[in-house]
Amino acid sequence: MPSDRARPVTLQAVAHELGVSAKTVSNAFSRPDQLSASLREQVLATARRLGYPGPNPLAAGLRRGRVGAIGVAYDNGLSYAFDDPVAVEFLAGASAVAEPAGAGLLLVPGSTDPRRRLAALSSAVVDGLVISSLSDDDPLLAAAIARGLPLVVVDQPRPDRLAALGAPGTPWVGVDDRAAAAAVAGHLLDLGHRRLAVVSFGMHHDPIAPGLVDEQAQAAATYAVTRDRMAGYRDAGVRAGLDWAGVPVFHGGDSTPEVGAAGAAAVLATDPTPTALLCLSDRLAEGALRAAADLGLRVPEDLSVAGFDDATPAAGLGLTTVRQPTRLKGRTAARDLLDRLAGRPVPGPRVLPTELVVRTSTGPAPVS
Amino acid sequence: MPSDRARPVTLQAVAHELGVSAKTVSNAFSRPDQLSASLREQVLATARRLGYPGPNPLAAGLRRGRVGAIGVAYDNGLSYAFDDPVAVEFLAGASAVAEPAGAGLLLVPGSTDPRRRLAALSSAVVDGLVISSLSDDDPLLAAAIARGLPLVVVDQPRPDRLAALGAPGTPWVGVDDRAAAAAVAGHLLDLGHRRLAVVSFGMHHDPIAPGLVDEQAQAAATYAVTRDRMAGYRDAGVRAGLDWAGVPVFHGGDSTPEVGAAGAAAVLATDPTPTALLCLSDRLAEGALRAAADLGLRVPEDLSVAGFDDATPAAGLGLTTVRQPTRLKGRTAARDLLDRLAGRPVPGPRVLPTELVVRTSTGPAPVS
DNA sequence: CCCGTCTTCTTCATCGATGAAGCACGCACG
DNA sequence: CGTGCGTGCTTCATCGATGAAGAAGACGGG
Repeated sequence: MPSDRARPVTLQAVAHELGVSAKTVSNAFSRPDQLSASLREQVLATARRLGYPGPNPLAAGLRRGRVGAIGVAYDNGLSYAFDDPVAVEFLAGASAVAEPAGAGLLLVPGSTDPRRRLAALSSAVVDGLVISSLSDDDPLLAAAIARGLPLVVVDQPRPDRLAALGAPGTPWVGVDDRAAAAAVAGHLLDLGHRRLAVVSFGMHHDPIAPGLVDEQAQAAATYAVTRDRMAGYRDAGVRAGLDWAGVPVFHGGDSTPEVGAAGAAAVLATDPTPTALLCLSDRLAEGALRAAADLGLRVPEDLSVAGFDDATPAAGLGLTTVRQPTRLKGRTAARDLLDRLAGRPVPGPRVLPTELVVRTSTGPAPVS
Repeated sequence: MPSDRARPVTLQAVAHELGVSAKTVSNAFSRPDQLSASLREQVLATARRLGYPGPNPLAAGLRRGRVGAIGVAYDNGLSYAFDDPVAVEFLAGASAVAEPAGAGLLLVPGSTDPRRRLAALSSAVVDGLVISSLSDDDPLLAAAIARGLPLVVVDQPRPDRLAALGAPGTPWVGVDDRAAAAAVAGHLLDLGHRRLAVVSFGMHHDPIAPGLVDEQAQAAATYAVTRDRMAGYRDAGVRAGLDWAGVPVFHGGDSTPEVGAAGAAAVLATDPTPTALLCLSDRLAEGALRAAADLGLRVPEDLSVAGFDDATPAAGLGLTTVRQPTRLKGRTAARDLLDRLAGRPVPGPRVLPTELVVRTSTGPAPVS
């Protein structure tokens, strides 16, 4: 039984054994056209015999300056990503492009310790980075820029913020969250709702206590997505003559049904009782629907609920929402990154289309 | 505007600029305790000034023999993985363990070209590998073993097969598929069903034409999971006195609702018409339910349908199934791999528990 | 018969860092 | 005052490969 810590067989060892140069062995594996077929066979046979596993990818990567992997870093780490259908969908899109190109996807670990979080990004062995959903003040972005690797930013921070950070022209992929949010809100207003409420996920990377937040706090969110969706709701509300200061806005932590349920309960406890809930994501809306059911409210007769994303459970729940092309977002981000890696030019910011999807969770405002 | 192809600033450059040794600069970043705080500050300041991004992870990895990432390779590649709730759940479990340990997850790309598929595995820059769901004859396993890295195998091939391939003692994580399958089949038999049918996903890595397969072909599946679940159903059937040769067994390609619907349609067209469908996965069962609805069959009055996995949509569909602890599987695989990397001993094969979950998609056999 | 061009293999330098060991100095202690 | 030891920094070798350039023989053309 071979030792677990056996010294690995190197390319040199194979070369020496066969009496050829190291470069020839290297070529046998990486550039078959550079040597005769017969010698190549001999080399491979010797390699097999010695148990040489082929060129060490790490060493080859160092020399070549390429490792064949792109890194994906998220605001809140992997574990969360796999529980969020939107994140999974994004990764599905990215992998659909990376895979045929032979590129691996390295999921960069997050951490509650800011230092380890940055260290993980700095030490990721990748050819390029996709950075997604960071708050405006997240130092992770600076760390990503510092790597000097090709970089694509998704959703947030916005391009203007990237320019301010000294990285203008960084490829960016996202949607017009503000307009999209205004569209859902407009839909509810068109249905006659005048007592709106909002259920939001986090506003800052470093969480603040969940609860109701005033207009000023809404505009101060350092997550641009949060900020812009709020602003979009407000745009539509103000356009319809609403006093936005009177609209209860709850913000919680993550984008989960639990937070959504808590948020819905909180805003439904305000007076006058809202007739329509604007949720910043479908998962929040999922929780809101649950809370409504718990309160004995009929949807949409007593309460309308709208989401955002059009993610996996939305259709099943009959949820009115705004579709954003999440998978396409992943594909586009990966494609742009691979293009940059290949030296191909990439266009400026990519704003992908959104679309209002009306289902059964919204209806005319109750006459009350 | 700096050139895109600027020669990167190296540790040497910083050292030279400040008139200290390269090792000192290295220490400033990686071993702060090895130099005075003041010098460290100077080094970091100089590094910042020169735009040095910190030690190149690739080079550091080569020297240290560690890169802080574990590879995950799948039978059918990434793109598929993200569309399969079971695979996502597995990854969620793995990342939940890897992340706190500061380890990244490298998703190894698949390919339809067998050569590129092997090359991708051979060139993955990782410290260890998790290999999941390979067929018994898949050369990917040999490639993984050849890497000489710590390795954990999930589900299939089975430990006995690993031993036969010269890698006995390889950590393995999975469930007793045969017993689990026998449990669901037993449940249906207990309900009085005597005309069973099976809807299966692929039997071999290189797909063969979908359709009905006889007993011999069932036992010859090179996917051990497929083979064992079939065998489990058969065990229960034979135990109840069924003539298994008369049971229609459909096998298709992937584990998708589409295949499930096609399979259900195929077996329901046989005579005598089955009263219960055993599906090898919940996704197949999802399709089977759809097909039943299309045929105007009531579930479970006219037709009982059972799945396998207890994955995401199962509860929502009221699907009777066998729960396997997929997330735990991911956690266990990652934990075992990290343990091996840390030099800690790992126990032998891990057989995780399964549990029959009876919901509303199964009921007593129709009297007819 | 000579020269240019291929093919096939070799030599040399290099990718960018870090472990191990070494050296010089300062300080405490007997 | 000599010895012993910890601190702080340096030197040296090395991790395992590949690009660029070069040399030796084969081969074909004029």
